[in-house]
Amino acid sequence: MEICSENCINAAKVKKTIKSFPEQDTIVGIAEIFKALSDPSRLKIVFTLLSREHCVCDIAVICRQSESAISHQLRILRVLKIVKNRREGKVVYYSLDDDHVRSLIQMSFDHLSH
Amino acid sequence: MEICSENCINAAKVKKTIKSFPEQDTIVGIAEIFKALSDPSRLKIVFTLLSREHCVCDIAVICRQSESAISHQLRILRVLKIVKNRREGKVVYYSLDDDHVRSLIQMSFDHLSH
DNA sequence: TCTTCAATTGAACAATTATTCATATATTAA
DNA sequence: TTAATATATGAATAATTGTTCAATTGAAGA
Repeated sequence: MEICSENCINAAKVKKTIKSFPEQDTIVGIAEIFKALSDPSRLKIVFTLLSREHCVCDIAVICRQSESAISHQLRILRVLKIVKNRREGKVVYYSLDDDHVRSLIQMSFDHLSH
Repeated sequence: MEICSENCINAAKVKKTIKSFPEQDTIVGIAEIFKALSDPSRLKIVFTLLSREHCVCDIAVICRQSESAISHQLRILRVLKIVKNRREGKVVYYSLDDDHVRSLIQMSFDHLSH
């Protein structure tokens, strides 16, 4: 890839933008959060936990998916600290880990209706 | 997939949650927005446009990708109304379509550092 | 200890998706 | 018109990812 011709590039603007660029790690980190919420079945799980905690079994019923599939997805959400869990005997209850996710979803609602 | 045993399911909670569930279309729509922002190379484009508009050519230089790849990604972002464009002669300038995306990114920053 | 049940995990397959390369538009200037 | 330049697009390939199935773990009760 070569630098494009002089009259195309606005060198000053490009320089400014590059300067204000975040670390690659930051970009990848943020992308991961969005990726976690980008799959409808995973987002459905998040919606399920939006108002109250639920056990894996209940989430499977609500989302109409196998417990295995749900468990796989929950792990992804757990690693990204989007959900947390607590054990009560044989049952594991999942809930949202913090309020940022709620805000993210609210913002997306707003964007959708724009 | 079958309903799980009685002592597992908390029927009342499940019913409540299902009742407050959004349309499938809404979930898919929101997932699409997150998916658009879930690819690092696409997110990099969004970061590029966070502070000012740029032409395709400049975006390619900033993001270190071919103009073709950038163009493909911009189309995805354009369809989802995350970016908009204006033509000035042979050059097409892209910018963010609205402020929700800025908020989304801010929220993700906050989540990352939690 | 043995059984049962909820949840987890690993491997494999199927489907989705980003990038590349070649070609096509669209606009300007000659 | 023709040439030159900035974008856009289509098809194909390579890589990523969600789901399924089978096997395993962990906790409670008999």
